Amino acid sequence: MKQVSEKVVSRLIIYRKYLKELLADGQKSIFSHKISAYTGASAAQVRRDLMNVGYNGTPVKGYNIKDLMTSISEFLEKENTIEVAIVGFGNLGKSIVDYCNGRNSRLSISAAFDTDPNKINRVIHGCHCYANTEMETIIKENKVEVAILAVPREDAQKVADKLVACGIKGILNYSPTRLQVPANIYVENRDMLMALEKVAYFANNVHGGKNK
Amino acid sequence: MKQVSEKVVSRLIIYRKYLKELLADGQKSIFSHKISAYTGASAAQVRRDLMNVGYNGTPVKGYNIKDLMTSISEFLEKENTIEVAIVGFGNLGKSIVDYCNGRNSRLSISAAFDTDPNKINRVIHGCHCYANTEMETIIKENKVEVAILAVPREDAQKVADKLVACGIKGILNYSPTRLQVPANIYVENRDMLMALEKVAYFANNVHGGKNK
DNA sequence: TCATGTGAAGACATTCACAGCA
DNA sequence: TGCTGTGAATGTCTTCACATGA
Repeated sequence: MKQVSEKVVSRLIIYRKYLKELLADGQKSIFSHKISAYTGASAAQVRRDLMNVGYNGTPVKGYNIKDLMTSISEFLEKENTIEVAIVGFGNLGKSIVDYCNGRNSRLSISAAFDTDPNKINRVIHGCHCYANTEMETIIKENKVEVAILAVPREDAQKVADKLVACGIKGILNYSPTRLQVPANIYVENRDMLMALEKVAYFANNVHGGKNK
Repeated sequence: MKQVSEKVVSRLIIYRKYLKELLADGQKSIFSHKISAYTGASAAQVRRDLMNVGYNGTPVKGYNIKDLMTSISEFLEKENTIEVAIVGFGNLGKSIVDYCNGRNSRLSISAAFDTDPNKINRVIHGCHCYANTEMETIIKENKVEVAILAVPREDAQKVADKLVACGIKGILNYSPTRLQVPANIYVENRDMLMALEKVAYFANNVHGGKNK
């Protein structure tokens, strides 16, 4: 499959979400400049990005929403469901599962891990919570490929090492630590304080309404 | 002040965090290639980014950690404390406040807003929760410049409109909606499902250990 | 006519490579 | 000696602009 940059993938995800809303709204087709207005990417950018997924629109009707959505989804997630686990089932962990589960039919957060005995073996938001000690068994049995890290800073690196050892290939890291992992593991960092610092900077140094 | 891109700002924030750890660790000085190894940016990139903040190192010692940290902070946050408010004080909102408050002396999340009577007028994690109806008063009185949005999708746009009307200049948006705001308002979107979708893609389409 | 798909140009970001310095 | 600071080169991303097609 064609090699695509992070930026393109991020935008495709945004487009898909918009298309989903349009579809729910009963619309049939859409033009690139409409997608542009909503997502902040330029119309030319939208068309270029869509070249990657190999779906063609027509000048008169633009893009068929349903077909385009299907094409983007096939491009992004292939055929099978991707299994996700979350480590750290506190306030943050729970809100992540609560929001994400059920919203993408090809992604399923089916296991949580925590050390708190009050959470272990309970099912919260459709997600079974296991003890951290069961991590290796559960991850391998369920072929979990992606993990979300929502543990305190001091535990993050240790847990990440363990996840990598279990064969995980991608980590969405909400812990405030930069993880040191092998180069073939994909890490997306979502430190909340850093995000806030960035917004604070641009709130005070206006930047001219850009997309990102 | 010099105009700087989002990427540079994001990296400066990462460097600063690393410097903070080094300082806590008792270190005095650091070389660009060390910062590089930790943060994932190349050494040349680190040096280029630091040109923006106007701090100079020396060939033999590298950068003085404390002075460099100060310079970066002055560059990022100017002199005064920036006031932040959070709207939506559920699981997610609480965990954001819990993690962020007290970790950057120039950023303070001092007000929360919610509609739940059980939360209103309580102080949680050092943050006073007000009714949504008090938003305008509180924001103007406290000169709040930045808001964090952690409300359900259906309320997000309405709340954002209100925040903009109150004079907010930047929004950190955890709600799963793309906000439509005037061009001079800076928005950073942190949709959690989209983040997960991105990780899932690159977990299956290896990308060669890149920074971002 | 009006939007798509896309070569080519342009803008932006990163890396190279080396002079200069302590 | 070995690092910084930085022009110049390279590489990547975005926009332009237009031929094409319904």
